[in-house]
Amino acid sequence: MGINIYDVAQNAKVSSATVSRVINGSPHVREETKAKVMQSIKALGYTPSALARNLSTGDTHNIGFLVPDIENPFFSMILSGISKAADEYGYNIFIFNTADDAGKECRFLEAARAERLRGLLVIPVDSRNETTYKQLRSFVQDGVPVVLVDRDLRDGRFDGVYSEDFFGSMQAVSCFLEEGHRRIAIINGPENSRPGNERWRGYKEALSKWEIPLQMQYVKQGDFHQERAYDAMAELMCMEHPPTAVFSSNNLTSLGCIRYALEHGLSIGEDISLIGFDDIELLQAVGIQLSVVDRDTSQMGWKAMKLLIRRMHKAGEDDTAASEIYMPTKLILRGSEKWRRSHGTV
Amino acid sequence: MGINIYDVAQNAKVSSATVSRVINGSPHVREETKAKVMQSIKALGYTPSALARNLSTGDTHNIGFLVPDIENPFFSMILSGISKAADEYGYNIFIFNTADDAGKECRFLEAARAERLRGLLVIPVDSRNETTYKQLRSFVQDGVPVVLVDRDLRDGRFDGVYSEDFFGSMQAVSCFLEEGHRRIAIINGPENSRPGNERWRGYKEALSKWEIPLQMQYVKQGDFHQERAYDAMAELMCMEHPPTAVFSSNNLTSLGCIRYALEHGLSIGEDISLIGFDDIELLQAVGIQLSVVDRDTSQMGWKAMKLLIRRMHKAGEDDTAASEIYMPTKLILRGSEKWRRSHGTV
DNA sequence: TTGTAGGCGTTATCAG
DNA sequence: CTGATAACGCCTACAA
Repeated sequence: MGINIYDVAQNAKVSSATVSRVINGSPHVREETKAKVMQSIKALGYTPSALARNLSTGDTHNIGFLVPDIENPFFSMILSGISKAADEYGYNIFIFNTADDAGKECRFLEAARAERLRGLLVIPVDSRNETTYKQLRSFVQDGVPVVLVDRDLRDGRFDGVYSEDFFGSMQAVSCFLEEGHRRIAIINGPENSRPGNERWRGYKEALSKWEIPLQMQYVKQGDFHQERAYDAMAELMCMEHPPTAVFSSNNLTSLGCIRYALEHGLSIGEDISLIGFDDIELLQAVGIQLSVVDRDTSQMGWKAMKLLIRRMHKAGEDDTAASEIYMPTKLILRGSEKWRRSHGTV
Repeated sequence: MGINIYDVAQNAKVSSATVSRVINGSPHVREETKAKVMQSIKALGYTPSALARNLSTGDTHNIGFLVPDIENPFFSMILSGISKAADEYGYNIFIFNTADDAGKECRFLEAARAERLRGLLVIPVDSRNETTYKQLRSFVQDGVPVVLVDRDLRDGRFDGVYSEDFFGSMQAVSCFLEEGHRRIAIINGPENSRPGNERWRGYKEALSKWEIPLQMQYVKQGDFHQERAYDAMAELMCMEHPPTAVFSSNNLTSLGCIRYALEHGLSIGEDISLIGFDDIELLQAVGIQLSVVDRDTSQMGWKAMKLLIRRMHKAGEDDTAASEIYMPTKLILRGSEKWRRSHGTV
C-alpha cells in the first residue's frame, strides 16, 4: 500500500483535514473543493485505512461471532442471519470457531479484546463455564455489548436470543400423549446447555400434566450428536417394554434415531413414533416425513445481530436490564408422530 | 477500556518501550524487569490494542474469506478447514457472505481493503466477472496474496485450490458406461463456474472415449440447486427414450434428482442410476446409498489457508508463478450406479 | 539493558 | 469553509 490521506491532500492541493472531511461527508466543504478531492481520491486509488480511523476514533465497525461448530447446519443458518443484518448496517464479522472447546473460546475472547471489537455474538461452549462468564462480563463492563444466541450462560445477566425450547418440547410430548402414547422416551441434550435443559423440562412437564409418572428408563442422556442417539435407540428398543414414541432433542440426534429405525426395519410413524427438535430440510427431499419442533433459525441470528446493534448504538445506558428474546417454535406434524397402536402394549 | 501501554509503564516504573519489548518477547529485557512488567499487565488487566499495533507495524493478522453462500454445507466445510489452519497460525478471519451477488462481492472487497487485511481467500461469485478480477489483481499487486478456492477466475493468474473435477466427472461417467449405460444424462452446473465447466468436460470426454455420440437432449442446464435439478429430472424422465443414468454435478442437484425419483416411484440403482458429485453425509443416515464423486472438502479449506500463509510469509517474491493445488477426487460406489438392465432399451 | 522520540494514518479541536 | 496540530496506542531506531 502506501498511499495515504496526505498524498491525496497534496494531489488536491488542500490539507489532510479537508480530505478527511470529504471522506466523512462533512457538510462544511465547498462543492468545488469536494469535487477536487474526490477526483484525487479516484486518481490515486485511495482507500482510507480502517485501522487508523479506528485508532483515532476508538470505534470499530467489527463484531465477533463465537460459534461451537460451523459445520453444523443449524449454526450456519444463524451465521447467515447474522451476516445479513451485519451487511445491512455495515458491520464486519470476525468468526471464531470454538469447536466446542472452552480453551479455544477463552483464547478467542482474548483475540476479540485485542481487536477492540465493538460487540460480541456468542454461542457459549459450556453454559456453566466460569471463565467464559467472567470474560464476557468484563466485556460488557467495558462497554462492549454481548448477545448470547441459543445457549445461555449461568445466571442470565446477558442479553440473549433463545427459542421457546420448553414450550416446544412440551408441545411435542403432549402431542404424543394425545396420540395415545404412554411409553415416551427422550434423547436428552447435554446438561450444560440451556436448550438441553429446557427441552428436558418440557418433557417432564408434559408427562406431569397428564399425570404420567416419569420413568427414567426411557430417559437417555445424549450429546446432540448422531452416534450417541443411535446407541440410545438401540438400548431403548431392546427393552422388554420399549417406548412407542421417542422425542429427539435436536436435529443430529433425530438422524441417529432415523438411522437406527431404518436399519432395523422399524417403520417410523407405524412401528415407532418420532418427533425431533429442529427441522432437517434434506429429509423432505428423500421422502422422510419427520414431525418436528421447528423455529426460524436464520431469524434468530438476524435478531441477535439487531439486538447487538441496538446495544452498540446506545452505549452508556449499560444498566438496562438484560433483554431476552424468545423465538416461537412451531410443531410441524408430518406423520411420524403417529403409530399403529396395535403394536404397543399400552 | 482506556488502559494503555503507558499506564502499564508507569505502574511498573519503566518506559513504554520496555513494556513493548516484554509484550513482544524481546530477549533484551532483564528477567527482573520483565517480571515487574508482567505483574503490572496482570494487575491492570492490560491487553495490547491490535489496531495500534497493526497501524504501527503495518501488518495485520487478519485475513478475509469471501463465500457465496454460508448455508451450503459444502462451503461450511471449507470454512471449517480454513478456521482450523487459521487458528493454528494465529490468524483471525473476516467472513463475508457474498450471497452469490457480484455487487456485494465488490463492496466486501472494498471493506477488505479498508481493513488492510493481510490475505484473501475467495470463492468468486462469477468466474468471468471483470470487476472482481481487477480488484483481486490489485490486491495481489499491493502485496496482499489471494487464494481462490474451488472456483477460479478467468485466466488463472491466481493461486488456487481446486479439485480434479474433470477427472472425477469422467470417472463417474465412465463407470456408467462400463455398467452398460448408453443413455446418460447430466445435470450441469452453471457455465460461469470452473467446477461446472470441468465436470461438463469430463462428461463429454468419457462419452468420446467410448465413442458414444453426445446427445444434447440428455444435457440439462442446472444451477447447482435442488429445484432446477428436480425439474430437469422431470423433463428427462418424460422423454420417449429417457436416460438410464444421470450424472448430477453437485450435492444439491443430487437431492433434486433423488426427490424426483422417490416421488415418482423410481428405485435408484434399479429403475434409474445416479451418481452425484460431492458426498451427502445425511443420506447414509436415512439409508440411501448414493454413489458419489467425493473429495475432502474441509481439507481444501485447510490447504487454501496453508497456501495463503505461505504467500503471506514470503512477501516480495510476488512474481512466483501462480501455484494451483488440485485435490484428488474419489469415486465411491454404493450401488446407485447400478440398474436393472431389462428396464432400459439399449 | 533501558529510555527518548518519531512515525503509522486518521480524526478532531482550534484558530483563522 | 479551511488549515495546523495534537491525540489515538503502539513499535522501533537511535542513544544512553
